[in-house]
Amino acid sequence: MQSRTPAAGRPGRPRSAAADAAILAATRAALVELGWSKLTLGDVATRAGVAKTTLYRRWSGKNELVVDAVAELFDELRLPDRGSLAADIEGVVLQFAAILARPEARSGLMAVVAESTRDEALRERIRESIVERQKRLVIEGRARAQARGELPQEADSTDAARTADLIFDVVAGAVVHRTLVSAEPADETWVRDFTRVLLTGLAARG
Amino acid sequence: MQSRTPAAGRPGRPRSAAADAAILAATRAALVELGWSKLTLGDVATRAGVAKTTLYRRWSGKNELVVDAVAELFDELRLPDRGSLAADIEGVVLQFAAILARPEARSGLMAVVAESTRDEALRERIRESIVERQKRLVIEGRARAQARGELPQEADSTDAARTADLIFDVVAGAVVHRTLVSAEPADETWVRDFTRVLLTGLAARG
DNA sequence: GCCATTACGCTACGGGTCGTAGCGAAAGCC
DNA sequence: GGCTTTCGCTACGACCCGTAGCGTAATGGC
Repeated sequence: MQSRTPAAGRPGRPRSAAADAAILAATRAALVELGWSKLTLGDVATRAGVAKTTLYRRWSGKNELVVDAVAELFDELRLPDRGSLAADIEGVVLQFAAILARPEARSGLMAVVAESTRDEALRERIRESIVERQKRLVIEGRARAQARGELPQEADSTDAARTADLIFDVVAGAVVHRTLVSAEPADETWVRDFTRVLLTGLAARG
Repeated sequence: MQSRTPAAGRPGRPRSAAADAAILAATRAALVELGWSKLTLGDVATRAGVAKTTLYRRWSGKNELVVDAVAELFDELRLPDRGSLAADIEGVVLQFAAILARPEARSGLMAVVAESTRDEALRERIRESIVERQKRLVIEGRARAQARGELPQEADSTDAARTADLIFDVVAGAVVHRTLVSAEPADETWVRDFTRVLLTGLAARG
């Protein structure tokens, strides 16, 4: 999670784990109050009750710090077992929407994605800490649906991986766009419409 | 397009239209070279060959300037008439992906969206200049498909508007997520898979 | 218990950007 | 020509950055 795992059996005074938690919490609080652009590391350090130099010893900059602070928010996602693929998708999408409704996620997530377009290492960090970490939901949901007979088995494993990536882009992208760009809530009504389109397509409507 | 239309029949020296174009072009060039966070208004002014004060007279800050600079990029989108809904969608999605592949769009767009989560006026500016402006593509494409009999008529006009919003969120969101977060190209293969899911749904596969 | 080693809090610093103010000159409209 | 507004330029205080240096605190090894 940290910028560099301080290793185990090193001599000297160990890094305070409490400081880590305080810094990440202070970062989220600052994101809520100030947003990305007005967030300063000096302010975060003051909020966390640590010195600015302590913060710089653990994270190389604002980007890396915010990625870690935001990544923690998505770990609470759970794939519910509601008996059908449609209901399972609706459940997890609603959870995702609830996280994106929180201001610390809204302002932080998009900002680091924007920065990552010019920083390969940062993008990889985002992929590992957030995206790849949550792709488990798609894999597990599809396996469960295939066991139920709701989805066909993928013959080729390459095809299967490609489909999983596609679904993840569609689901995450649609919810993010709805929430952040259109600025409308991804509520039950919207999620039901979205799930129907995803499962049965546009032509099957009416 | 500008921060404030300088009105028509005002006395005094009129604002230079050439300066506007030079500033917006310089902004895009700076986005390519520096990205969002390292872009400074002083640097943009120097690139454009104007004084920093001139820039501040027209735009209230970095956010508004970049919105205008990026919005121009999306005006080149055209809805092709390829004879079928699937082919039309593939065509416009590929155009959209091509724009998002350009670095000035990548770093600029996501950054202003991130800032807009804490700035209501900025979000409205984005909606007007970019989102609502391009939603014409969805409206026109659906009307054409309904005329062809590929999509059912919407009984309720409220339903129709809701569906248009949904489609826009799904299409734009998926392409953005694929391009910027997953960092994979939205090429012909991906667009074909995506269009099939959008039109016929997941269950119809295999 | 002593020592080497690392983390910590604090202060201070040069460098850069911000956004604004003030000035004289230029460019339009009456 | 006279009025009005824009333009380029310079200068300014304020803020934040990222780092260096120092004395102190907390470990593990001996």
